[in-house]
This record gives sequence, structure tokens and C-alpha cells, in this order.
Amino acid sequence: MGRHSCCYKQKLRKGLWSPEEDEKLLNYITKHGHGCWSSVPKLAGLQRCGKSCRLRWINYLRPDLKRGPFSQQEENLIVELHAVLGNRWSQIAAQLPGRTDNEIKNLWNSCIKKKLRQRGIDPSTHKPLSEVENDHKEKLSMTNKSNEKTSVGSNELNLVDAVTNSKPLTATTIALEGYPLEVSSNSKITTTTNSNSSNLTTPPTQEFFLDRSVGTSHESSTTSCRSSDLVGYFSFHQQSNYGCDMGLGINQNNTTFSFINHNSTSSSSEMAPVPELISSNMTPPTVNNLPISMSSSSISIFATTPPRVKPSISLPSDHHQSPNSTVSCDVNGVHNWEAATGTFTSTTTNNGAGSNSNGSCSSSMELQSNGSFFDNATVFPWGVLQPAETLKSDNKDHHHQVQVHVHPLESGDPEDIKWSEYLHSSFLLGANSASTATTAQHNQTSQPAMYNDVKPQTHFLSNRSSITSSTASWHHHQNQHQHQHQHQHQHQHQQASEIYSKDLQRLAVAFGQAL
DNA sequence: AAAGAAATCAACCGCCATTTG
DNA sequence: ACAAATGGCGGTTGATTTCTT
Repeated sequence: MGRHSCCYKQKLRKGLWSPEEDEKLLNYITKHGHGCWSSVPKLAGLQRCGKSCRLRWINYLRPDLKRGPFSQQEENLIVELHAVLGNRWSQIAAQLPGRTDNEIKNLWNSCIKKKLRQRGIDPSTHKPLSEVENDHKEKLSMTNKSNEKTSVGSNELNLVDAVTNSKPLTATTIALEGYPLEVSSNSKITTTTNSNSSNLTTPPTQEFFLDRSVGTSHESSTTSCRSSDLVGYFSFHQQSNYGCDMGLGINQNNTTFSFINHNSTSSSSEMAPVPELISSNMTPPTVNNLPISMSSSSISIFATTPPRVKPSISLPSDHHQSPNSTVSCDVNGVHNWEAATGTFTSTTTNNGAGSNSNGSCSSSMELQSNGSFFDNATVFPWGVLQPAETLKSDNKDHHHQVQVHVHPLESGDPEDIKWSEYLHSSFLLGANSASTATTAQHNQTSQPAMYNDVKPQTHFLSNRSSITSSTASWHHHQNQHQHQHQHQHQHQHQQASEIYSKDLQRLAVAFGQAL
């Protein structure tokens, strides 16, 4: 297996891409598609290797990129997906349309990891740090014992291996794989790693199916979603035991995750180390024949077995709470970025979140919470909801408001906006959203509508214009563009929120108190 | 205001799996 | 069947930006 040929070639440029190079690549791929990446640089007139071109396209030039800070919901989704998938960034990114694996990876390494640690959660295992330490001690002791005892029960090995081999043995996986799980009153979770291996049932082989194919066709049925209830986390909750009405199996964005029990009798040795996330049209989803419905933000398992839950990790919001860099083209009834090209002309100059374009992750509020993360801001699927609460974090010249949901329809927080965007596009702009979905199909077929807020062509086009006009500091120019877009997005979100909150209210009426 | 620290992010590196000849 | 070419992925690096003192 040879190394990539381009690695040996001489005279190839490396490092940051210039606007001219961007333009060349963009023009070429726009006209011809990328085809064979290795031939792209030659045909496009670039002194780059194909890999570099591919990377540049995927991570930056692609028209469907959603730029700007990650929303709280996205962050939480990443955490949850990471709990299931581990460092499979590309798979995680696949669930966050408009986001790249690189972007998510960076966010994880620079920000989320830290947050989780500050909350006492081990980012690699998603377990409480104290528990990880205990596991580590147990492992050490078991290692010592293994010198004495050569054979150990396979189930015990599974558990230990999962912990020690960086398998993302999370509360999720613990619960799903049948390990006893306890939820204490302060909502920390502990596993009952009873030394009696009989308590550790052999987990079945599970595959983590993702059905996204219905993204555009069933939108009108995805009514759920009290955004407050779903503030960006998966919740494995047992309806009967916890009486939590969140989610209730309503699939709000048409993304259906299912744990399919392929072979309930499979031995532990056959168990996939990590449930594999694949795309599937299979329905209905089941876990051990139990119906599951899982939205992007919640999973409902209607089980009759004792509750096995995982903590919902709702990261405290900071800058990411700023309105997502959503293209609110549909505000104008224009639902694709090509058509919306002309809509981004104003340059807002407020001192809002856009001034913090780099997405700094520090926030005095969250950093000083000293474990209050679970106390203050978190939503738990098993119903430890607290009344709506707004945490404010003074961050220089602007405030981030962390809405701890409950009554989303009455608020204008960004989550509401996102949901209302989704609902709006689903219910009120069905045709347009379909066209948007078609546009998005370029890279990912059938995106959930809520993720159709892709990077606008305007970004590109404005960048392209900047390419031709830029002279000295193109990086600075790009930053300015990003700021400008954030301002624009903010402004449009304000408009959108007004419109959509009305729509949501109508929906709430239409669906009774379901929302 | 300046210097250092920390955070962010784009891009590279090297490995692996698949495809192609 | 084999080796090279290619695409893709995750880990890592280093430049830049932002924050803190």
C-alpha cells in the first residue's frame, strides 16, 4: 500500500489556501464536480495535491457548510453521538449536516472535552470521573488478580475491556447492553458493577441504525418537539416509570435511530465493540422487540424492564448559544441558497455575539458552576426538570442567555428559533424545503429539514467577490465576512423567530398540548 | 500597552480500506 | 493475485487569534 503519490511530488504548495486557489478550486468543482481528486489540482490549475484539494473543499468550500458557532443542541448531539460512536468523527459529522468532521473534532478537543471534565465526566468514557477512577483501580486489581487467576468470565472482561480499551462505555451503552444502572438523586449515574458476573447479561449484537431517508417525506408528521424538552440531547427514558412526556416517540426531525437486535444469542465475542451507525430504511426500530423512537434530541425506549437511563448531558451554553448561523432564506420564502443570494446585503454592526467569531469556549458562568451544571441547567429525561431558568453570562459586551427550556413557544431563544425553523419549513414551506433537501442531496441525501440551514451560496459568492477584490490580508477579510454573516444571521433569526414563534403557537394549538 | 497563556482552527501526516489496472 | 492508486479517516501540529495578567 503505497503512500499517496502526491506526497512525493515536488513543487506542490502547502499551508493555507489563498483566495485565488480557493477560487480556482471552487470554479472547477462547481463546473465539473470533483471527480477524481487526484486529477482535480491539475485540471483546476492548482499546485496542490488532490488530497489537499479534497480537504479544502470538504472543510471549507463546500456550499452546504453551516458556518458559525455550534448551537447548544449541536453540542449536545455531539456529546451523545460521541458516547455511542467514540472518536468516529466522520460518523458524528454525518449526523450534523453542514458540519465537518474536522470542525467537530476540533470542537471536541478544544471545548467539549474540557467542559465534560469540568462537570466531572470523563470525556472518553462518558462516565463520572470518580467512577472511571474506580474502574481504573478495579482494573488494576483485576490485572493483579489475573496473574493469579488465568480465566475470567467473559462478561467481566467485556466490561473491563470496554473501560480500558477506550470503548465508549457510556451510561447509554451500559444501559443498552444490560448492565445494571442506577440513577442517584443528584442525577449522577453509577453502574452496578457487581462482581457477580451473572448480573452482567451478555449484550446482544447491536447496530445503531439511522434512518434518514424519510427526511423530507414525513416532515409533517414530526410534530414533537417542545424544543424545551429536547434541548439537544438524547434521552433514554422510560416513559412509564418516569412519566416524562418529553419526546414520547415523536420524531421531530425524521432522524430515527434504532438499535436493532440482530442476534440476541450472539456471544460476547461476536459483539461489535461499538454499535455501528449505519443508514437504513428499516422500520420499525426495536430494541429487543421494544419499540424505540428517537429524535435527534431524544430517544424514547418504551420498555418494561427496569429503567436503564443515561444522563443527559446538556452542556452549558455560552457563545454557542448565539443564534446559529442559519441561513434564514426561508424568511423570504426563498429556501435555497442560490435563490437567496441577493438577500444578504446588509451589514449589521451590533455588538452581539458576532463579535466573538472565534467561538471561544470559556464562559464565566459555566466555569464557575463547580458542579452546578447538573443542578442548574440540565434537563433530565427522567423528569428532574426544573422550571425554566435563564442563566445569564456576561460576556463582554453581550449577554448569552441560556434558556433552560420548558416553555419554548413563549420564548425566543435560539433553540426555539431552530425548531421553529424546522417546523416552519416542514409545515409551511414544504415545497421549498423539498427543494432545499434536493440541494442538500449533493452531499447527503435526505437531510432532516431542520438541518437544511446550510451555508448559503452567498457565503461563497461573497467570498468569491472578496477573492477578486481582496489584496492584502485575506484572512482578515474572511474573518470580516464571517462576522458579517453572523450579524446577518442574527438579524434574520430575529425576524425568523417572530414569524416562527407564531407558527409554533399555531402548531401548539393544532396539536393540543402535545408540544 | 505588552507579554505570555490559552484557545481556536486550518491543514498536514500517516495509516487503512477499497478500487483499479 | 498482486501492487499501485486512491479516497477517507483520525491524530496531530503549528499559525493565528483571543484572553489574561
